[in-house]
Amino acid sequence: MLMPNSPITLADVARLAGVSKITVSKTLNNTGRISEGTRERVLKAVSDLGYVVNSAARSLRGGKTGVLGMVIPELVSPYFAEVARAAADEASQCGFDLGVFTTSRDVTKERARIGTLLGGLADGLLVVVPSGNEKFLLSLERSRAPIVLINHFGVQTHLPMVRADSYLGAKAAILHLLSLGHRRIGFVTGAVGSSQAAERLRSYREVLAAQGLLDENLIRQGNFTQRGGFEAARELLELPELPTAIFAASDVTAFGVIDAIKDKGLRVPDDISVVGFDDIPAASQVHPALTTVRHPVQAMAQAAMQLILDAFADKPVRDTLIEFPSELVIRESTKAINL
Amino acid sequence: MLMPNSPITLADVARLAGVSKITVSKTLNNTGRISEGTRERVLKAVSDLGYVVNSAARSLRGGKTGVLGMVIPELVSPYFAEVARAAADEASQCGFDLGVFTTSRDVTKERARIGTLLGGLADGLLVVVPSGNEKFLLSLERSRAPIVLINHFGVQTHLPMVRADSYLGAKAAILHLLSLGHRRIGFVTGAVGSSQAAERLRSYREVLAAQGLLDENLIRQGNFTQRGGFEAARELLELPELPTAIFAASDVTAFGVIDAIKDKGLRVPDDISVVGFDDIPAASQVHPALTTVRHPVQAMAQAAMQLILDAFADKPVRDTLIEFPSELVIRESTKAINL
DNA sequence: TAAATTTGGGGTAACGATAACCCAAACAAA
DNA sequence: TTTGTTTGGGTTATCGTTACCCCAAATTTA
Repeated sequence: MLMPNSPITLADVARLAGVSKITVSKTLNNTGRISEGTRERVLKAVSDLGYVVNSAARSLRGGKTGVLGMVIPELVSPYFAEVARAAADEASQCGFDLGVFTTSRDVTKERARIGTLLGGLADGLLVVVPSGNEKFLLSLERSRAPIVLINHFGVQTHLPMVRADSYLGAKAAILHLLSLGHRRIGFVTGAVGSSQAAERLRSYREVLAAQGLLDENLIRQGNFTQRGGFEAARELLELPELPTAIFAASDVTAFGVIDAIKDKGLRVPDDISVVGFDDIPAASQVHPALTTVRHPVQAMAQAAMQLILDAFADKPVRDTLIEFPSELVIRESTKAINL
Repeated sequence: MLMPNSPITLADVARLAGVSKITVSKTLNNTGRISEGTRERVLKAVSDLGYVVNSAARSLRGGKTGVLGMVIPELVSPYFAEVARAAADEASQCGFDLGVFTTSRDVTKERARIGTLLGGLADGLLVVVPSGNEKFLLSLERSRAPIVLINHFGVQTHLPMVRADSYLGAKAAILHLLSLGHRRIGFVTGAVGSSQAAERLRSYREVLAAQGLLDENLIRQGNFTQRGGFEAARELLELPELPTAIFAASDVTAFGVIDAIKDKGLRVPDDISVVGFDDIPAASQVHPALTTVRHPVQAMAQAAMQLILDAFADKPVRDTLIEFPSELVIRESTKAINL
C-alpha cells in the first residue's frame, strides 16, 4: 500500500495489531498461547499488509527455510527434467519447495552453487551425479545441511546415496531381445564419461558375450542426443548384414535410432526392433510406443526425500546406499524376429 | 575437520587468521584497505576451513544472495525447460545463480513459492506466465525484489514484462503453407486456457478467413502433449477430404501429428506438410527436421536479465514491455503441394 | 617541530525472526 | 485469605554479516 520498497516485517504487523512481535511470531508458528481474539487481529493484520516471513532471517536464527535445493547437470535432457519433476513432487508433498540449480556440467559452478545453497538458503540438498572430486565431497560431508547424492557412481563418500541400477535393467532388455529371437543386436552407447552409460554398455557386452553373440562392430558411439542416435543408427544400417534389433542407451537416443530406421524405409518393429533406456514421458507417447527400461525416478525421489527427513530428525544416514532395480517396460517397438 | 555440525563463520576464520571479523569481511568483499600480508593470511584461513559465506545472513543485512529465482509451471515440457535453460545461462553470465521452482500450475503453490523467494532467498524473480489474479500481482508490485514477468498475457500490471509474439509467428507459418500451395490446412490447438495457444488459433482463423479458406472442421483440440497431437491428427486423417498440411500449436504436438501421419502410412512432407511452434531443441533433431516458429528464448532471457539488472541499479522499469518477434524456421517438414 | 593525511584495522549496531525465559493477571483450590 | 496454577503475552539475546564510524600508527607536508 505504501512505498514499493518497504519490506513488511513482523514489527509492522505487530504495530498494526497492537501486540508485540513475539505474539505475531507465535501466532503464525502456532507456538505458545494466544487468545482467539488476538490471533484474529494478528491474522487480519498479516493479510492486510501482505506480510510474508523473511526466510533469510528465519534461517539465520537457526530455523528452516522450507526450501530444498537440487543440483543437476541440466534441465533440457528429458531424463534430468523428469528426475527434477519427481523430486519437486516429493518435496512438495513433504511441505518443501524445491529449487533446481543447473551446473551445465561445470565443476566450478557445481561447487559454487552447492556452497551458496548450503550457506543458509536451503535446508537440504539433492545432488545429482556430481563430478566432484574427493576433497569436495569431503567438504560436503562436513556440511550442516543434509545432503543426498542421486545416481552417484564416482569417488567414495559417506554421504547417503540413492541410485538406480543400470546393469540389470540393460541385461533384462537384452534378454528380452534374445527371447524374441534376435541374434544381431546393435548398441548405441551413451555419452563418453557417463558412468551409467558405461554400465549399460558393460551389461550389453557381458550378456551377448556369454551367448557368443558379441560383435564389436555392432557397437556405435552415441551421446544421449537424438541426433547422436540418428547418426549412430545410420552407420549400423549401412552394415552389409543389418542388425535385427538396436538397443539404445537412452530413450532420446532411441528416438534418433527410430528416425534413422524409418528414414531408410524400414519399419519399427517389423524390420528392426528398438529398445531404449530411462522411460522418459515421451517414450510412451511416440508411435510405436517405445520398449524401454524404466528408472524408478519417483521411488528414488521418495527415498531421497526420506533420507533428508531422516537427517532432519537426526537419524543416522551416513553410508546409506539405496539402490533401485530398473524395470523392463515392453511396448510396441520390439517384436519377435521375422522368420 | 571438527564436528560435522559446525558451520564455519567469519569469526572462525578471523580467529585462525588472527584478525577481526570485519577484516575478513573486507578482504572477501574487496572493500576497505587490507595489507597484502593480512589478505593472504585471511585467504589461507578461508581456504583451510572451507568457509563459505552465509547467504542468509548477508541477505538479512541488506546485501545480495547472488541467487535469482525463476517460477515456472513445469519442467517436463521442453519449451519451459528451454526457457529455464536460457535464463540460467543468462543469469550465470551476469554472475547469478538461478533457482528454478515449479508450481505445477497450482495457484496457491505459485503464490507461496514466490513469497518464499521474495522473503530474502532471492535477489530477484523471473515469473513465467503466472496465473495470478490482480490482487496477487499487486502484492508482487510492492515487493522489494525486482520481478520480471515472462510471457504474461493476463491481468494488467505495472511489472516489467518480456514476451514473445505468437500472432505474427503463426501468421508467417500459415502464409508459408499458403505460398506452398496448401489450401486445406488443419490446426491442432494448444491447451485450453493457454493465452499463447489462443493467440495462435486466432492467427490461424484470421489469416485463413481472409483467404476464404477457413474450415472449422479442420480445427482439433490438442493439449501441448505428443499424445494430444497424435489423437487430434488421427481425427483429421479420418476426414473424407484430407488436409494437405497441419499446423500444430507446439512442436511436441507436431511430433504427435507426424507420428499419426506416419502411422497412417503417409509421408511427411510428401503427403502432408507439418509446421510446429516453439523450436524446441528436438525440432531440429527429428527426421524430417521440423519447420516451426521460433520463440527467441535466449533473447528474451537476456532482456529479462537486463531488466533485473536495471532494477538493481534503480533504473525505472515499471510498465516496461519488451516484445520479441517470433521467426519462421523452414526445415524439411513442409513442401510444396503435390499437383 | 607541529599539523595533516594516509594506511590498516577494529568496535558497534543493525538486518528480521524466534527460543528461552520471565511476568503479570485471573482463576481455582485449600 | 493464601497459595498454586493457568492464561496471555512481553523481554532479552542471538544467529552471521556488513555499513558506518572511529582510532592508532606511520608517513607526509607545512
